[in-house]
Amino acid sequence: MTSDTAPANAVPRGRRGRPGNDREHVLAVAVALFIEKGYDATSVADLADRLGVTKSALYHHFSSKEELLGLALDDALTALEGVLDEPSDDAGAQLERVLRGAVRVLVEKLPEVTLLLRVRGNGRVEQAALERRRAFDHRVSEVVTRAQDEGMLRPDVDPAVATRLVFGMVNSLTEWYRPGGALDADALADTVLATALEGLRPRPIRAP
Amino acid sequence: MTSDTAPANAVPRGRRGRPGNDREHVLAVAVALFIEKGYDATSVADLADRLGVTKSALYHHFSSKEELLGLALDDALTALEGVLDEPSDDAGAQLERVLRGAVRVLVEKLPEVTLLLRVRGNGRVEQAALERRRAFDHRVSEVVTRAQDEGMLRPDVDPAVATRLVFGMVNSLTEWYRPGGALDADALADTVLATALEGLRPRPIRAP
DNA sequence: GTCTATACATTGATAGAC
DNA sequence: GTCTATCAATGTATAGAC
Repeated sequence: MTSDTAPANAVPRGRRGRPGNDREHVLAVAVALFIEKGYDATSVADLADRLGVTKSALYHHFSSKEELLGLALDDALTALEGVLDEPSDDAGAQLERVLRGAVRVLVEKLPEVTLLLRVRGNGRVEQAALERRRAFDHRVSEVVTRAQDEGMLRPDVDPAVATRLVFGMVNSLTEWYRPGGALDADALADTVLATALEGLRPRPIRAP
Repeated sequence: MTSDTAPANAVPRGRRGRPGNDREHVLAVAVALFIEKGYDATSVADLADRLGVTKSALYHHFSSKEELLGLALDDALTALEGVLDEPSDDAGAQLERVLRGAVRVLVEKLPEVTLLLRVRGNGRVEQAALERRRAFDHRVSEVVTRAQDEGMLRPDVDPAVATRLVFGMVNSLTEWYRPGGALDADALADTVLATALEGLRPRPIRAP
């Protein structure tokens, strides 16, 4: 337990009515609503209400409610996959890079990643996203395993379990972290890395 | 990222038709379905189908779909609150007890806790559960703060953030842990405690 | 305790005027 | 690009017979 249901879902008002921008704005409001109430509990009427238009107006911009979800999930997945695309020789350093990258993406694409983490697999769009996420997870797990082989991780913890625990910690950021607070993205990554790698117990003081 | 969408939702078949037991069985199947598809995406017809009865038969046992959710959430919350009910003088030891207790409850009431962690606050039942959960979170945070005051936690990490990170890790167990695997509840708690308190980096070898 | 039948609201989505 | 009007399908829940 422990986390928040933060209401901070303000959509950064892009000037309205300008050509080409309405689509983005509708999508941003949709994603915010999906997070607030859940995708299934959000009706197209809810979305229309919040936007101050009718349902029909929305279907001029998008062909289905599921399309809105799909665009958001694709955004999150593409950003996450990018984190893995610069391999390194040193697996220990790469693990750190992947962890920092995941935190950075989570902060930059907070709404989209939040949505991704809640997908259960209903419908084709969600199923495709789940598969893509599983592939990502698998690649991350390989990085962790290599880091352990190089002696950067305690040998007494199963690398698959370690992966899940650490990314469980990282992913849980979506439940409470909100940009603009005391912690910026870098400080957040520092804290997460320190907690995951060094632990919360005070280290014994090194004799100089 | 990283976790699974495990299908392992088998309901431990209680003998059917015995008086007083049907209610439990219906509830167990309902909770399993709610986890599988999400509460909102699960219709009463879905539940009736899986049970092999009609919708009307279900309304003989329960007055609403929301009541089923409420019973499960209450179960999870009561078990979690029990973890905090034996205070100790030593805050460090109490923190360990709370963490182990949370893992134990999570394993024992895996479906109910999973459901609780996904509640967004739609409807009165969900709102009440969210409030109760916030109270629990607050009490946990106090335990962590006291442990830090007693020197059991690194002084350079904000206790509120530490609480969220550690419980983020614990709560993420609902996304992949399934009983009956290689890890039993105790071994799981050991691994979680070790990771959270000592970290994943190998400790420098102590000179004897 | 389970059934058939049905009430009644809401859902996602479309047609066609302005 | 937005509207009114409308659709078929599905949602929760109830009535009343067996």
